[in-house]
Amino acid sequence: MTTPAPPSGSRARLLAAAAAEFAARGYDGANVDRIARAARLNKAMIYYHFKNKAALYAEIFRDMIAAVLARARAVAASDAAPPEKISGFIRAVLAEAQARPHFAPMWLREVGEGGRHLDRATIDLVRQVPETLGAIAAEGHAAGVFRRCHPLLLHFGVVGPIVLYSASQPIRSRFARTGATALASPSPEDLLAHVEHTTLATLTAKRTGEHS
Amino acid sequence: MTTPAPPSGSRARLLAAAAAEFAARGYDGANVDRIARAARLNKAMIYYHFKNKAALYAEIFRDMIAAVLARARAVAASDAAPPEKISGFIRAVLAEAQARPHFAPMWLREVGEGGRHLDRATIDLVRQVPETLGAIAAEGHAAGVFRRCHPLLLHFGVVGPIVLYSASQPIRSRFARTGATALASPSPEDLLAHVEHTTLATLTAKRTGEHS
DNA sequence: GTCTATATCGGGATAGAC
DNA sequence: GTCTATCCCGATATAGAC
Repeated sequence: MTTPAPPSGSRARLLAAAAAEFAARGYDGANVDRIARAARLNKAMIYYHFKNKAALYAEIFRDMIAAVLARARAVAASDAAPPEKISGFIRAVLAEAQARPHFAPMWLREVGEGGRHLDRATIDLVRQVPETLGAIAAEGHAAGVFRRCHPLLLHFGVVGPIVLYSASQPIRSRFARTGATALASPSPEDLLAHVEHTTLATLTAKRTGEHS
Repeated sequence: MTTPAPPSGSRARLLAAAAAEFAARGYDGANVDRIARAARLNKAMIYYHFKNKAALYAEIFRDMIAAVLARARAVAASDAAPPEKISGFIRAVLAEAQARPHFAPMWLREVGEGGRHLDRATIDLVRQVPETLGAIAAEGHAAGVFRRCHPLLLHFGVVGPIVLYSASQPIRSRFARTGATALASPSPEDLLAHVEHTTLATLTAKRTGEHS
């Protein structure tokens, strides 16, 4: 996006290493020296490719959100029926969470942090994700198959379980290690079925006192 | 819990200030100097009352989880019917999130961090929250009013939306400031109704091919 | 583009007076 | 119990050679 120069690969390696580091330790906990070493480079290369730690973080986060948004929009723009679009949206978020291990931890943390590290442009991208879901819901409502439902609540109901599931894997391993076999981890397919079920159940439920 | 000595109030002030600081900035981002100043004390007092930054954090987190767990268990132990207990569990989590502003941010971040700052005892407490919900669900299943449902998925479906809602308030304000009036924030009551609805809809849905 | 220093500073932790 | 002063390490960022 910035330098179209002959790629040495070092920039991409830094981005990958930084994504892992930011996901594991958060913005403040991340260490540029560790990032560089993980990318088989040294610290100075980070400042050759990026203005500073903040810019590196911002680029990773923006790309991450842009990727989900692109998938979500593709679903919304398709010619499927509203319920299939809802399902597609859910699958898009889950696919993104599975494809990028840093997705869930970084998203969670940034919410916890109040979006402090996000510039206005990135905030705009973030906002467009629930808006896209809202557009699908509105389409279904117009078609008479969905009841009205607040886009943000819908969004939290989809994204919440998916990111918690994805990011909680390390903690769930520790559950197991303390001998809690009662809480075996569900599979991604179980998660998908569960989120689809809860979301569509909410959207298709008849409102009390509503006719058709 | 440690010192039964005549309370000067400084310890409590430090805990309160630290909770706010950890919630806003995370473990690594938190600054002991700022915590002390916010408590109208100085840095040395932190090390008088607590072993170090990590111990201070651990105590806050443990108390926080213990509080939710206590509420959840009270609900589970009551003599209400399973659906009312589910509703009670949801209200317990939401009440806790509203009563302690640091609850949602710290929980979210700790999940994102893989529970790195949690000792074994605290992990055990964390585990018991979804287990309590699972016990309620199992009771409903035994009574024939709920279908089988994975406790962790149930838990993510309840806690996910609640903590995302609670913690996302700063980001939602920024949405509004960029002129996105389409995404007005839902009220806590809307959230409660939504989570109750999705959760109970999932639990009471008939499984395909199930009789009664 | 990639490296080896090195400048610089913020922040966790402690010593010791009162 | 509360304070001031200080130690000291680790981490971001930069300079400058190759």
